Amino acid sequence: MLALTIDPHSPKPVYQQIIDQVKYAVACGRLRAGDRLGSIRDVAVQTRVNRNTVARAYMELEREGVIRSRAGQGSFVSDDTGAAVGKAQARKILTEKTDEMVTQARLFRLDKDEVMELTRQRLDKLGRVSQ
Amino acid sequence: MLALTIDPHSPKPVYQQIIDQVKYAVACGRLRAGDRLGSIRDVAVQTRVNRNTVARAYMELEREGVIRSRAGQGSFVSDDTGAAVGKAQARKILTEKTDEMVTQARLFRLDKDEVMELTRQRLDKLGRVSQ
Amino acid sequence: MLALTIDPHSPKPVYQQIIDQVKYAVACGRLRAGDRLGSIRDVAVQTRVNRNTVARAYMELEREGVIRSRAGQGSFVSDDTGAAVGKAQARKILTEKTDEMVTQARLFRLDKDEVMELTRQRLDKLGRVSQ
Amino acid sequence: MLALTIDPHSPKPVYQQIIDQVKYAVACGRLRAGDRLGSIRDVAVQTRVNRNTVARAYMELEREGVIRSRAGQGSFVSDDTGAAVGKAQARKILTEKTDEMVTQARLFRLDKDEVMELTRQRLDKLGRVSQ
DNA sequence: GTGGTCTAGACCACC
DNA sequence: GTGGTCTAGACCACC
Repeated sequence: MLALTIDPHSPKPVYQQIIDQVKYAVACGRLRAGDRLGSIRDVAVQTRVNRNTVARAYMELEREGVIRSRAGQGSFVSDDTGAAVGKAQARKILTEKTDEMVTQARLFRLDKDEVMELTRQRLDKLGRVSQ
Repeated sequence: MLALTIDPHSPKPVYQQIIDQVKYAVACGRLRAGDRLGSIRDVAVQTRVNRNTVARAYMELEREGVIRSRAGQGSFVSDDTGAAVGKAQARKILTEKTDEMVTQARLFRLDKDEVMELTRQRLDKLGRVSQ
Repeated sequence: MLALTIDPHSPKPVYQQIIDQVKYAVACGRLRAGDRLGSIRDVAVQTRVNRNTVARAYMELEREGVIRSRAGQGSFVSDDTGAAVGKAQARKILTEKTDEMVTQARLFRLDKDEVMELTRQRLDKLGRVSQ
Repeated sequence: MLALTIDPHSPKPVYQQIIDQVKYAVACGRLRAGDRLGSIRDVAVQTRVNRNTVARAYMELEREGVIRSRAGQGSFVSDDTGAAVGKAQARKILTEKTDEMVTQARLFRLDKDEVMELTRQRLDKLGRVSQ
């Protein structure tokens, strides 16, 4: 089962921490299409988080098309993790995230090459894990 | 004075909208080191936002090292917008933001080249505005 | 025997998938009054679904008047698929479903003609299959 | 404030009943872009439903792009109620809803003209309320 | 005042 | 066992 690390004091909501870690695991291939996630109950126990909070994270992941849940069966990584949102919407989401990143990088005095290098680095790390 | 565009119905909190727009203005060179920001009172009037909300945004910008406020004189863009956090901390923040972006891009089925291209694009847009 | 396609990872419960497919087959004429459905056991084997799940779907279909089950003989498409509920009840159910559809269509900015066109299209598709 | 009617014994979840009624009110023009909805607390009291349940309905409505919520301000009808979902996705959702409707109508022995008539009727009712 | 998050605990539906 | 819904009540962030 995927090991999740929760920081209850982080400004980032707990359910969002769960979402981000599951997404990363799927993106890097640690979790693959069809793989079963830990059950809501199990994850709640493992992370010492309330069942409802885990359920909310899973609900959101399903809404975004990353996983699919079924009562009595469990939750599974989706085949097409990007299908839930249209191409235009996806582009908008990514552009916003990229702008946030490059803005912050500029404030930290990174030049273009350094930002490109950092991006390549993180892409490589993501790619190297499995697939 | 930097013109701020506030959407009171946006899900993004007003103070966060102010922060993001000031940061972007500084990152792209529209605002430069030493430039004076509009006073809290003036910005509040211009954007029709409560003075406390503007004050909160300025406080956060100062905490992050983007601006410095001098009592009785106003708020100014900092010389070193990255100095407030250490190099290691800056790297951690940027790495996290980059990871979020590349993770989402992967889920949307973008390949490495497309992510690099998007990053370059947004960097260029940021750079072209002024500096 | 009607070939059912079950997706065990779909958010739609398995029994509901069975119900919907049988209903559609009856509505489009692929199954006609008096036709025998596959036995619960056979359908369970063919779809790799638990027998209880198939039984539940058949029970619901019978409750709605779409099929009739005769002990020892099997389940058959009803002569009058609408008889189980009164005319008023049927009208209420349909009105509700129609309202949901036109409401969502309006939120998606479709005008009346487009909704009428979509409805005609789906009606034609249903009609063309057999009858 | 929009009066909501909740049936706690309906098979339709309470939060879904709230969602459907708000959507209908927006679709028919009873609520218009920019209008403020009742606060989560007020709606909870009026409908005798728990605050969390109302909050969940509002969250879902925001996710679908029908409303926008802001702490300290309230919840407001969105300008572009269809923007949150892509054109292709919207079409898929509507086609599914229409298929459900026409299938059920056929089982109730309505012919094509009657289905078209019913659809026109409900569209007219929706249109007549305000706009 | 407003909405957002989280816990604790219950009960239901599906399998 | 699994996920889904709902209540009750707390605390926080925003304004």
